Amino acid sequence: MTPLASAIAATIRQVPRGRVSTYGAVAKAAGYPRCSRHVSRVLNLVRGLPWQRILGSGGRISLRGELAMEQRFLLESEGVRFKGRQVDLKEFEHRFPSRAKKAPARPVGGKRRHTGK
DNA sequence: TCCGTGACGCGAT
DNA sequence: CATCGCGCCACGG
Repeated sequence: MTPLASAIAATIRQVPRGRVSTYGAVAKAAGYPRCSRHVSRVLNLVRGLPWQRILGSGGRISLRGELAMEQRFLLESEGVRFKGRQVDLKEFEHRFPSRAKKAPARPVGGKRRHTGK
């Protein structure tokens, strides 16, 4: 298990029942911003994680087909309500305690990503 | 070592 | 709203 994977897995395990989070938020909280794609990898790799609590940006389900149905069912079972196709993050997104110490999400200087194209 | 691969994210079409 | 394009980045072949 790489440190990135265990950090992400540990972060996901912090999301309580009845709450959700997003790939980007998990990656950032784990100390690896911009690694949202790896979150999905970890979900597939590590067993026993509350995978259904991880959604795409905006609170949308990223899975397709029956898995998407199952995810929605599981979330509603634990009290998460949907607004159409998505979860109202304002209400259900889990706030990770800010990691003031280790793994500074934003070291210093620039954040040059120039979005989109 | 290079290359394809994502349960991603976001602006532009 | 549906799609596309591009950045992102660890992994496995």
